Amino acid sequence: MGKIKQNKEKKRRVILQAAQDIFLSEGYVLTSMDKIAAQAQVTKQTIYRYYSSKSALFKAALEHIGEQPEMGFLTHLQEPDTEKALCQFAKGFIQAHLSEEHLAIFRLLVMESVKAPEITNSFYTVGSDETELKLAAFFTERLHLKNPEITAQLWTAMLLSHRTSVLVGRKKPNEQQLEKYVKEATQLLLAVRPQA
Amino acid sequence: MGKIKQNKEKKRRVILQAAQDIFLSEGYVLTSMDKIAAQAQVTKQTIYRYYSSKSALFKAALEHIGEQPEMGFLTHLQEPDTEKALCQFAKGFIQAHLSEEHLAIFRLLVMESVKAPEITNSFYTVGSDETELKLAAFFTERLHLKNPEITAQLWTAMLLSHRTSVLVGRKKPNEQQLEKYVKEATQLLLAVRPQA
DNA sequence: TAAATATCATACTATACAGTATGATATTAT
DNA sequence: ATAATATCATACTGTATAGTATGATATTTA
Repeated sequence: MGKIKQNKEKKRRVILQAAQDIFLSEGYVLTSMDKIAAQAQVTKQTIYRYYSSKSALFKAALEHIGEQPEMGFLTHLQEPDTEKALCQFAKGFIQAHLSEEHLAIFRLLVMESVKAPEITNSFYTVGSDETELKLAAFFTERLHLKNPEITAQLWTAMLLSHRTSVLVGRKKPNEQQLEKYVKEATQLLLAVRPQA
Repeated sequence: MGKIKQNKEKKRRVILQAAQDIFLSEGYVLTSMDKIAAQAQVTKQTIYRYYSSKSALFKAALEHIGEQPEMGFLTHLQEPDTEKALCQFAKGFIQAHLSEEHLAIFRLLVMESVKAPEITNSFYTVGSDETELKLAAFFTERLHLKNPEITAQLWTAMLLSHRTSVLVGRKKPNEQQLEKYVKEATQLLLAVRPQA
């Protein structure tokens, strides 16, 4: 009795994963149900047994994507040496946001947010807000800033510079460029702390 | 003799403008030649007399868009009071990048850069690079920074924070929020200058 | 005015795709 | 085993759209 449900669930996941893959690489409009069916190795009718329409499947896929945020860079904030912590965090943060997976997600969000801002906005908020919250706490603790929230926003904005460029077709920075950028950003941030 | 050419040119511009309008608001895929024809108040055949295909028209429209960069904010760098100059520049820069027109262009670039990065990249580079160049000069002159180019990059990145949020469906900041953000960003930047 | 050309209105072709229908074949439940 | 259900393969319907064709009507040129 549990088995049938398990299999059903499995098939649902297969379909969802296929949908996610193709939606991410092609965007909503260019993705056809036939493509998803082929990718999932399933018939179109099977898809429609689980999801009533293309847009329903899209919503489910978006939610599925939103459930796997990659935020390993947050652990770097544990590092006792503040400057080192910031540098490592920055590097991890940038690299995460330059991964093909993240870029695909972000592109999809941008593309679809015009037509359906309530979907796209809601889920992306999660990871982003949590990061800024943790950062604000870090700034309060380590740097004793008066406006930790805005500073967190400024800091993450700096670290998203390369993602923005890559989004419009530019090349990713190499290791050396990244290193230099991170160093400079960290110095700029640390210069603002009150005199010790 | 000049008249016919003038009229032809006029019609070409009408078509191009219509194409620009619709491509910007709908994106490439969702824009149909029929829509463009209707918007230009012209027959489809007339469009095809000037442009051989949808993608040719799209390229022309993109180039047309690229020719009208809005960079009035650069004039604020003339202001003698450095802090004031930075604040005014920042505000102008942010507002320009939050205008519906700019947002539409940027969205289109993000959407199409996957399939045609050489087009999207090349033209957007223009405005962006010029701004950072002027900023770097300003930083050298007024703040005597050692790495003015990277700092310019950091600074513009900070000022693009809201555009990024808006791109994924969040609301635009109000006047007050913007003011506060600009003030904080300016302070962060000025803190880094060498001791006078 | 007469010839040439640009544009119009309308309809057509070919293709792609969302969603449905049908009948056959597996798989599961009782 | 048998009934019920999930899936398959294939084909179909209806719609949207890029691009073409045709013949009529303006407009321009000479």
